[in-house]
Amino acid sequence: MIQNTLNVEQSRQLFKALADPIRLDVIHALAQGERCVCDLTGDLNLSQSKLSFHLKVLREAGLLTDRQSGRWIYYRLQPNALAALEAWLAELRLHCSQSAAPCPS
Amino acid sequence: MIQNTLNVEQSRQLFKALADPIRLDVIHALAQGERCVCDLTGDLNLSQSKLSFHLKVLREAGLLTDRQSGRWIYYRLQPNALAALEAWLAELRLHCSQSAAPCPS
DNA sequence: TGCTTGGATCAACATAATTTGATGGATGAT
DNA sequence: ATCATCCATCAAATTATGTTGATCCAAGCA
Repeated sequence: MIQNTLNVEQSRQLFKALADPIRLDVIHALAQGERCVCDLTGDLNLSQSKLSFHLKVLREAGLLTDRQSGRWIYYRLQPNALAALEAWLAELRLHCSQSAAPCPS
Repeated sequence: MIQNTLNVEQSRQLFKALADPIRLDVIHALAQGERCVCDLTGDLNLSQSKLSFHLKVLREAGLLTDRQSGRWIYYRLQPNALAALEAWLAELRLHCSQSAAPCPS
């Protein structure tokens, strides 16, 4: 997530990534700051492969970044991705309250 | 969407509703203002039942409201829902940059 | 080198979401 | 009262996602 404006496919991937209860748990955990995978499995009580699957979805959407240090891998939220989604949503509000013309037009 | 703060399930439903390309097309169309269903089918080139299904998902998530006038039903975006999601995302950014303690803790 | 541990990945299975075509209810015109 | 139009809903078929347990790889320790 270099730039700050999303194309349709990017925003769809972000929304899809956020549309799962386990992934929202992960997001909430990471909202407190960076965490190691081994800690997340414990905190969220998830099997290793299950957590790994969901981390991958979030990472590939651009919501998380990871860094390796020794044997451990640390994940953190990518604030840019969140800000980009916020901006995307904000744009929708600008003109949406316009009423439609009566229909047999 | 009366209040402006979302619980986990509400935000998940909103994200799920936004995680589909057809529904994003609908959202984009409605970002210009209110529209009748009969116009949307034409604009988006969708079958009637398909559009109806997706409108229902968006409506039940709280993203759209509808009003009836004669035989026609008009849909519009619900700016409150968008604003609530923006707020939800903004909160996540506050503390997420905290680094983790090295792991063999 | 051999062993252990953290984590990714794979294939098989289970579950959930979407598409399609048909049907039905409500509104208004003839 | 009959008919046509707008739209919602339903059941069946298809497609997409998530889960599970096994396996693999890389990093460090003995």
